[in-house]
Amino acid sequence: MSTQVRRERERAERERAIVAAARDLALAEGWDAVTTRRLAAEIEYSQPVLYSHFRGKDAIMAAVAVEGFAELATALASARASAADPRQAVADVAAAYVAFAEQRPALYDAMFTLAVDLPFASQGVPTDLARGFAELAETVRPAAGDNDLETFTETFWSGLHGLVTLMRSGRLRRAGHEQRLAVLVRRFSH
Amino acid sequence: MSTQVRRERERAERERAIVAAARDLALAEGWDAVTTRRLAAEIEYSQPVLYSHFRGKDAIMAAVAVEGFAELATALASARASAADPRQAVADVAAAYVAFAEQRPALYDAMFTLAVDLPFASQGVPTDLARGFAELAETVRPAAGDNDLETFTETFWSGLHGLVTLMRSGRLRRAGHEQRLAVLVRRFSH
DNA sequence: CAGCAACGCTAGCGGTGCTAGAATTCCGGT
DNA sequence: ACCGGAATTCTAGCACCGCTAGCGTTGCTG
Repeated sequence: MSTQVRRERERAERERAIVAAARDLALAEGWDAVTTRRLAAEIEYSQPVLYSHFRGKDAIMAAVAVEGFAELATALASARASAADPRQAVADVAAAYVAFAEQRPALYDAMFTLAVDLPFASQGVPTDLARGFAELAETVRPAAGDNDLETFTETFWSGLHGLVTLMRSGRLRRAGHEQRLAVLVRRFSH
Repeated sequence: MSTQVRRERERAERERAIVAAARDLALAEGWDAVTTRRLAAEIEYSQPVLYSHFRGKDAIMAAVAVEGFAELATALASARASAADPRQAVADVAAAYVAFAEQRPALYDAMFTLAVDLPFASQGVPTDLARGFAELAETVRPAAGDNDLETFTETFWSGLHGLVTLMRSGRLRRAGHEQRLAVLVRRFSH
């Protein structure tokens, strides 16, 4: 009886180890370096074990992405909470968003570029993603005016996402980064 | 003497066939379906022939992307030229940009998501990309105000790019598409 | 017409994600 | 204490990927 409990605990721990290994490997060497063989070696089990936890490699990446959503939401909340005033909050939250994406590129990729088939309509995933979205929404609320807040927030979010992705793919001059962010923030501050 | 000319012409034609096959296959079934084996079969040559034209699969995708830059620039120029007034031009060009990305998702991916190592600093590629960028810049010029035009344009572009990519990865409600575009356009119109 | 150079092909390398089926381990009841 | 059976893990392999070495053929050139 208690043995079964222990085995489930060990199993859960191994699952966490898989996600952690995938995350660490992706952050260190990019997602191309994350292969099922390396992952298996990392957790010191054979390949097929991965498939008793996840449907496939995509599902592992999705699990990493879910962790990322939680972290992003926390980072945004922290930035908003410590802002001097609502006006400054937009700039601070925007900076926090961009910093998150720049410091954890692999994580950001898993969340928004790869792993398209996340269970968005299901539970768990939307929770943390919605948390981050809600932070953005509260931040830009004073500037929304007549606009529908959700629509307004999505547009602001798109601006941030565009800056981040175009920047990292080398389509934007690295120099103008601060200025572009300032332009975006200013456009969504009143 | 003229035989050599003919062979070079045939060779150039084959190269065009490779790019065309890659493009068609990507548009029809996505880039995952574009393998060197299928490409070789499509042009009725063996695999190694591809490597006498391109350094590798990435280079083929880059060639497709270059075609895309030219098309996008043309689409934007056309939209701007036929706009009733400068105010309307922003909306029309934005709509044209989004329409381009939606109607040729694989092409857009090659241009902005995949194929990171395009020769940006070289000739040829920047020409058409810069043409598209210049169209965007001229479109938003009246609204730039004190802002540096290049920075302002890049920020607007990021907004469009963010809308397109978040939309297609399912992170945005498909319903609010028009409204979000309207919000962005309005923010970059004065 | 002979010789040679350029060309395109066959075959194969090391890698990928994933899986069937054998082998092992470990638990529970007698 | 031990043995039968179920659960779990591993070995081995499939089909495919991008890419390349080296052979065979073709076709131009002197």
